[in-house]
Amino acid sequence: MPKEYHSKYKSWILDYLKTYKDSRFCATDIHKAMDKDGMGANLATVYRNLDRLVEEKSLNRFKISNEEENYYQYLVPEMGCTSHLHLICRKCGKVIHLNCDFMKKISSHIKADHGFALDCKDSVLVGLCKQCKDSKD
Amino acid sequence: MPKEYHSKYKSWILDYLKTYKDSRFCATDIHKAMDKDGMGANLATVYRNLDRLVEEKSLNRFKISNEEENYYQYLVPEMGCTSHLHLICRKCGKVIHLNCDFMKKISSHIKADHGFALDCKDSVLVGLCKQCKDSKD
DNA sequence: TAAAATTTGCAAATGGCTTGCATTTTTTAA
DNA sequence: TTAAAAAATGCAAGCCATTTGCAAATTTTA
Repeated sequence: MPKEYHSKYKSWILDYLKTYKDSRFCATDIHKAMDKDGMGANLATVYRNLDRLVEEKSLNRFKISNEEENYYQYLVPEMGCTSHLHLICRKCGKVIHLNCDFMKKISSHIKADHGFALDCKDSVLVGLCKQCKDSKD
Repeated sequence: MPKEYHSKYKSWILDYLKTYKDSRFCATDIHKAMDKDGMGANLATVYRNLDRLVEEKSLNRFKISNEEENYYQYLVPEMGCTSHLHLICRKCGKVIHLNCDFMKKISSHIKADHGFALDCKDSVLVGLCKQCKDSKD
């Protein structure tokens, strides 16, 4: 007997992004994947559930320069995704969690030497992963 | 006798962003500033000239997570703005050029340890500058 | 200096996302 | 249980930043 209404769509979306935690998705990606899985929902419903999941801090929403849509990414609880940066492959959408020692020093460096409080959640590093870089086209 | 048509609007915009090279602007900001300066232009014209300046690599265009519009920033030729990251204050729009030794190591670290080719131009670090962080509201 | 090329303004279109509202589904609580 | 209250959904319309088609104006070319 849950206290809150747990929309089947919301759970489906969360499970899906959790399964593919090393990728980013836009609303349309998710909408299509739901359809394929027999979970057809209205696009407005997809947006509303994404909003809820972001509000609940289960997902992160971010924009990539020179692309239109919002992207969504599962925030892995045990990884502390809000305190490290992420690197996104522009082509395939692969997500790298930059939680190595070197990258973790960035926040304190930026604080100490540049006087800024870095917001890792909203910061996006973009690039090309090796595969995409090497592939033709 | 210039080879190309050099729109007065284009030059105005470039000069303006050059003057404020440590800030970012959206199309509407620029449109309003032109009006104030007696350079009234149609908003479509502003967009078209911004496109040209980005194409010519005089300006960088980027998006900030959880904001709608594109932002534009002057690419300082002598600073090599395409090979260092920038840090943007979410509140006041201040731009910090992260061309210190520490931050310059990031590209090679990301290449060596994570197998990615980082695209500094499209990567955006977001935060709060000291002033904005300390200010009420 | 006339023809060709480019830019501009205007209005309409586009695309991602949001919202209002009536309906359906779920939860609450008697 | 079951009826009222709360939350979620679908649909269509709306919103907002940006783009586009087109005719008129400006600039360049030759």
